[in-house]
Amino acid sequence: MKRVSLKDIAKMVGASPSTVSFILNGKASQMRISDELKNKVLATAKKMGYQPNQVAVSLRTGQTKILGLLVEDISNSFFASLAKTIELEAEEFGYKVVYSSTENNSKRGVELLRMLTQRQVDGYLITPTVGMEEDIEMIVRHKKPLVLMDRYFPGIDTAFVQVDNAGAVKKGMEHLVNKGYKKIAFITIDSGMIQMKQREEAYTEAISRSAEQKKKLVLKVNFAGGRELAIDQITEFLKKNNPDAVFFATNYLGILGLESIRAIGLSIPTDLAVVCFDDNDIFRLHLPGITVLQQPVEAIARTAIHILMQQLGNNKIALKKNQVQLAANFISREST
Amino acid sequence: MKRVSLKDIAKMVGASPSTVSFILNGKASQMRISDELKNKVLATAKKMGYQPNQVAVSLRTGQTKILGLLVEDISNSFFASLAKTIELEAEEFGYKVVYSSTENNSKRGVELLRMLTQRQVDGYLITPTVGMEEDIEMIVRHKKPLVLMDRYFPGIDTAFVQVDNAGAVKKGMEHLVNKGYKKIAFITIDSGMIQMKQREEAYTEAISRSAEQKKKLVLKVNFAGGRELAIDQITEFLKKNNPDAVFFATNYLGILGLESIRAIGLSIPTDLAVVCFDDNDIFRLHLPGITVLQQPVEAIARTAIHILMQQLGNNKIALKKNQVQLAANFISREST
DNA sequence: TGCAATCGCTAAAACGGTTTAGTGAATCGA
DNA sequence: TCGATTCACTAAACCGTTTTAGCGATTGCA
Repeated sequence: MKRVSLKDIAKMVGASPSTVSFILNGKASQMRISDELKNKVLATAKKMGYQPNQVAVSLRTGQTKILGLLVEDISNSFFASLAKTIELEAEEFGYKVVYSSTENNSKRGVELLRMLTQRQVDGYLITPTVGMEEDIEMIVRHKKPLVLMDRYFPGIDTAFVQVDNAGAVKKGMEHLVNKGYKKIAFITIDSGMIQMKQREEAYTEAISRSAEQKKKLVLKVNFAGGRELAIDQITEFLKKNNPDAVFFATNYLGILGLESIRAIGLSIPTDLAVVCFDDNDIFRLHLPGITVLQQPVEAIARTAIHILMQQLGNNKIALKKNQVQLAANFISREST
Repeated sequence: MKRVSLKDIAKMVGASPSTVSFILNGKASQMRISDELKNKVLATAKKMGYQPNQVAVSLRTGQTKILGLLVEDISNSFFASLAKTIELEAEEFGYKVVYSSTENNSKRGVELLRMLTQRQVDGYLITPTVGMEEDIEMIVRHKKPLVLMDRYFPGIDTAFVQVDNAGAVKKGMEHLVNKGYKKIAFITIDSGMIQMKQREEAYTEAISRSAEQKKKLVLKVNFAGGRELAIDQITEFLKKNNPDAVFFATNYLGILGLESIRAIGLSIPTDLAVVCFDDNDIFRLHLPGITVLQQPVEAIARTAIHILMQQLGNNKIALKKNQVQLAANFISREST
């Protein structure tokens, strides 16, 4: 069964496609179409189950009403809620969001970015990976609406929204230091992106201020070997260095860390205190609960959308700044 | 800066759009275009950073190379991995997947379905909600490729892939009965969809076979009031009925249940044994680990994509059946 | 040498809408 | 009564591709 087009309706009611288009787009009175014809068209459209071909509309109007969202990993709870909030917010403005995971893979990320471009998305919301610089610059040069999230490129002038990484780590470290921990380790990854650098620098800074702890204790987990090997790296690191507290730089590192700690048989917080970046159901439900620095996910998403909408010209209230850092929430639980 | 179109390239090299199109689509030799012109076009396209307008291509060819995926809730780990696998599999066949969450909301679901139709997706992968019947039938009538997942409509003849719900619950119940539990409760929701009915029926069936337990003990959680109220319902139910084991019908019910159990102060498995449908990081990491019936998520995703590709005519190997049930994995942990 | 076949490429229609500039008929004002 | 408006619509261009049919020039064959 063929889908019914606007022309089919036009033929059916004996009017021209233009007239039908006006009516279906609510411009009937503006174009002073008679109520009689208007109702006839509306009724026929409904009866025939007309659904406009959005592809044709997009081609003609140059607007797809689609936003492209690229996150690191949609199955990670942080990015999942980010995506969810963005989707909901975008809907308010009449935009649909298509999202994909870069898996922090540069090649994949660039490909996805190009695909979004080819699909003519109206705006981009991106958690960039290393290697995307050129394509991001291209988007900027084309003056397409764009907001980076979670991280950004220091060398490229774009809008971005991220958590205040330095402030968050600082808060967490102060908490640990105040609690009297003297050998605090920092477990992170080397993604090459700025947000991880900011977190690590804040740790280094905190250690350098500390009277008790002179030496940094940093593990950069290498994910190349997969989940199990990552856990092994953490296990080995903890066994060898024997810290009294550990700060995980992301939620997935924290989860892997909990597995390591469990495997080693350490008890939290007696043997080892734990703080983690990002909150998560697991940290809340864990026994003991894990102290975290919760990112203001909804606020990040909302801010990003608002900046983007401003660029798209859909926003009444102008935001002052388009490079934003939002404070994290410190949630103290039993792990420290 | 304006984006460069195929026509721009044509003008630049002094050829016709058709010729350029042939070359860019690798039909140069087939259309016996001279290598000289071919290379010139290719070079110019690259130099100008040409990216085909996929919207125009779609309009012309009638193919968007997009699959629409509707899940219940993308931030739920089960659906997240489902989506992820589907995305990866679809990519193999040259399809991009756009996904959205119905939130089990009939109105929202129908709207999303229509949006997918209007966006001209080439195929549908859907976890349907109550109220979608008509729109699903419409898709069937239009002979559009469609595979339902996780559930289906008994009255509508469509392809579907789901876990063997009855078999899974049966296995879980047998495990509990064999372990000697005599007052096994079943906590579920009333979504009106078949997969939940299948699970509940299997529980009822197991109880009716049981020598020890004569009475069903079922709670249907009402989600209307939100998370906290849902937890309260479970708490009240457990306090009042005092079961020695509880079977949660979905992973999110299990998570809420763990919070209830924790709030009441019951200890697992001494006071209460726990089995849950769906696996999850939380159940694995929980102390004690939670016994689960793990859905074969990847297999479900792969099967669904293959059936869909068959409908799209992209598959070499024909599948025999297009209505599939896959067995769940029983994973015994310390909670039972 | 003359006709057909081949070569290398192009014109133009089509996809399904939106939008600008009109068009003929009815109504209006003077 | 006649020119100007208004009314209720419509014709046609256009968005950026793909694809079918075909065109003039060259080559092949007898």
